[in-house]
Amino acid sequence: MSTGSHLQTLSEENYLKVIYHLGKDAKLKISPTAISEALSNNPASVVDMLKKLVDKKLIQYEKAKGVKLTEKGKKIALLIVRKHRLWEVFLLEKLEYSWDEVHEIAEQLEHIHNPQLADRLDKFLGFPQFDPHGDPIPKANGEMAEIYRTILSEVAEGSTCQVVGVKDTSSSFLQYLKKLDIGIGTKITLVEKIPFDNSAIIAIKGGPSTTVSKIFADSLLVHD
Amino acid sequence: MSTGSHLQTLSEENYLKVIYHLGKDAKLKISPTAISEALSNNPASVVDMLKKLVDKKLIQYEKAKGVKLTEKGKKIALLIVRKHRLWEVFLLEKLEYSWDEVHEIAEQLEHIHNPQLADRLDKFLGFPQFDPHGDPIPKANGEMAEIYRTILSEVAEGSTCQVVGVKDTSSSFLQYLKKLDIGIGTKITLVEKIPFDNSAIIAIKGGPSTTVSKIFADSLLVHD
DNA sequence: TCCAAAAATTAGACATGCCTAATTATATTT
DNA sequence: AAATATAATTAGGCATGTCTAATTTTTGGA
Repeated sequence: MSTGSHLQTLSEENYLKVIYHLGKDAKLKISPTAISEALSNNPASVVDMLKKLVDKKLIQYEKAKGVKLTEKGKKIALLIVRKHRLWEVFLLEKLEYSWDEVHEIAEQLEHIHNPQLADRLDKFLGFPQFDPHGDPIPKANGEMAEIYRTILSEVAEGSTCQVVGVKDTSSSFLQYLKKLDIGIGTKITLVEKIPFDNSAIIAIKGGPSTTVSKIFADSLLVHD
Repeated sequence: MSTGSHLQTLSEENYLKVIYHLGKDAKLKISPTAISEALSNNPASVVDMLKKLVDKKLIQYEKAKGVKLTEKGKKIALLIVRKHRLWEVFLLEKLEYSWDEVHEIAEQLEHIHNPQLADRLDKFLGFPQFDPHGDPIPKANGEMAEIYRTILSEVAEGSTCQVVGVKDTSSSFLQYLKKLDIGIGTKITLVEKIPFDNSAIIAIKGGPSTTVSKIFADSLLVHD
């Protein structure tokens, strides 16, 4: 996933990243206003920057169609996302940061420039497929694992899944997870769903069963 | 080694770092010109920034005495140096970068802000005392290991030392080291010095003896 | 279709951190 | 001590990326 040059400023990179994220979520037209909301800045600032990105051939912009990344822009955006998610894995697994702390630091680390960095980090971490939030990590060639993930409450009775992330990063939830000895990669079998309150009986790592609430089962991201 | 706030800009941090390095090398007066040479910028720019750093109470500046870091400024500078050297160890040991590649990337990584980052990285790396260039890594409290290091050619006959870094980062030297299976931490015994050409007979990791040139022995940093 | 609200854009400013050129202060030589 | 060279500073500008306020364009409802 080489981008050729590494001449983007921090600000440009953040715009590309935001445009990428807005673009994948939906087929919606990406407008200056949408970007300004995502970046918590002023639409006027966005318009200035869009001009610059058009000049650099990183985006296309027509009022009717909205903003769209060019191939070049997409490559750069994907590399930033790749670095962000790899660093999150590093921070969680190697430096023992918690789920809710990694994002902010990865926001900084994603802008470190070096041609080999992402690939070496990827190898060092054992080529992880998902980051601690359950989001797929783009591969070196720009491909991305399919997002199989769902929430625990939607898993079928009797099936076993693997934890890929959390939807809730409150410390109370994270502490509860710690207490239950649930982390990234933990295997969970959904033994039974209780219709009354939608709570679920689960077996963690094939161990004894525990009952968890619907709120809990809605907050845990898993895939099979 | 907390600095309280983390409000320094990248540029300010680079100034503090340069002032720190200029200050430790010698008792020389640190002048705007000296700083501008270290930063490859214009003395006029330096004067602007010095005013700002004085306002922020990070340095003291009197024409007669030159520039001096305040306690606050020193703390920040030491933390940057600590992060720089820890990241260098990480890049070399974990990501398998070579001695000559780590500096440039560490120049970027040293500016990542997070209260726990340096300490967690330090722990993860096993509390290394020296970076790949043999420079001591400041501890969390700001203390620094004494620089015991010297060059291999100055080690006494019969004594054993440990490699802490290199003075020469040319790829020919680094490849030679690789061939000899010498890396950070490798134990070397200086068996004999040959007066004729100052070459040295050494035993690597207690293994069989090898002869190396004076140039080689001058380029390898060790401590006992 | 026309009007009002929302969105986009332009104009003009500002902070940061850099520059060059001109000026002033400090050192060094003679 | 005066002259000269060097260092430090000031003045004025520029690029980046942001802002507010004013204006124009677009869109959707009556």
